[in-house]
Amino acid sequence: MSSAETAQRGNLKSKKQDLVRREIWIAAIDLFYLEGFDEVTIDQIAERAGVSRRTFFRYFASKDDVMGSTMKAFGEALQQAICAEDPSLGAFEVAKRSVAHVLMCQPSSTITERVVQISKRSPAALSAQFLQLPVVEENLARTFAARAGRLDEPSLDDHIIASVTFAATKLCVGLWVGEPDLPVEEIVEDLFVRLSAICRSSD
Amino acid sequence: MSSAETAQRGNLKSKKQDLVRREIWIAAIDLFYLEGFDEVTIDQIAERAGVSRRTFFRYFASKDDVMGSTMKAFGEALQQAICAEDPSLGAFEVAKRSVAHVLMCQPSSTITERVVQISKRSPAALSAQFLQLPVVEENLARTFAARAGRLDEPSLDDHIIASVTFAATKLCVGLWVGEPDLPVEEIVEDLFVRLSAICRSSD
DNA sequence: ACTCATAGTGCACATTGTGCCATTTTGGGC
DNA sequence: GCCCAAAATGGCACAATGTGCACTATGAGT
Repeated sequence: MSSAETAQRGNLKSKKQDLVRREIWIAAIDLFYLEGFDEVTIDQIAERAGVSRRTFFRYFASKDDVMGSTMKAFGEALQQAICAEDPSLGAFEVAKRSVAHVLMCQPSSTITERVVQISKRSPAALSAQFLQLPVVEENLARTFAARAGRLDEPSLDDHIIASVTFAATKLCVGLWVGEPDLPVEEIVEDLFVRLSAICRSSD
Repeated sequence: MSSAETAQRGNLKSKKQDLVRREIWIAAIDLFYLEGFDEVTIDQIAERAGVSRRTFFRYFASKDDVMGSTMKAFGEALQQAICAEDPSLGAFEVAKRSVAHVLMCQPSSTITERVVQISKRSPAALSAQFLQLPVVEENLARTFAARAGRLDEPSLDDHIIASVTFAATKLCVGLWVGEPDLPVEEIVEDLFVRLSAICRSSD
């Protein structure tokens, strides 16, 4: 978010901004879930959120951006999780633990499931999430680089593990929603074992 | 009218359609390259291609779709390459060979480089490519599944290797453009070795 | 020459995204 | 409480996007 500018200003105003932003976001997700992503217009979202159309555009660049914000949030949560892991661990292990951690600590699994449902029903909604992919992956690469002490530019290996982490997250979310009963750790563990096995089969 | 004639006529028509489609596509890439993705309007593309605005929308759903079509083409080329590989090889090896093959057999590396340049200068252009990611990855997964005789639904392993293949392609294209002098095979080989090493480090 | 299917065009219209300015709200100092 | 500067919001206008519909042009088969 715009934490760089708002933090200095004292976080009273920024908290209120976050409130409005969340209000709009909730209104949008509700409408997408009820009516379908493609059918909902921005005017409807603004009306339900109790703001003007113009104000909507102050918080989100577009309807796609609303969907993308959940992806960005996921990316940021992953970054935090990666930083919190034991620095002595290997990158692959860190990726696995971070993905599991983020999936388990979802603040509201109801919302997450709704987002997945919306994406399942509308290809446009699914694609909108991936508009954020370049920036999310770049941030992940930088996080892995920083963890290894490379503060300047991510190395190739950092980019690779970032791509892998993102792809794994994507697959795990899909599996998790498909089988909500299975424990998350098991899903993640299984996926990383399979991934490791596949990439080992070159010899 | 026999079915053979119908097929032939359909083929002729579709070839003419491909011609118009390509005309529009070339015009768009040229303009994006010269003026920048965000500055170009659809009217300008249509005018340069010698068709009406309405006709543009017959061939492409949006400006984003024009960028996405190169991604789709890449995906289709990958599918062909995967099918052409020796069926006795492991999936990971097939992925490596297919990526190398597709990168080497680019019909026009000039165009590819232009597309990359456009994407580098405009985040919107880069993101637009990834709008196609869900369908491309799904197709890759189906291709890997078919290769292994699973004609119905791709298995989890198929989805994993599809994700890996796509991510690897993405990274290799970036590397290739960054270092145009290095032989493609070397870039691909290096990347897959690194990937394999990273995924091995869990033990 | 007639006919029919189909690509292409023009037009109208709803929606999107944005710059600009008026109005309202907010937070802080007196 | 009162006032003021700054910020948030709202309203408006306008260019651009995306789509349905009706019309024209082409051209292949009869």
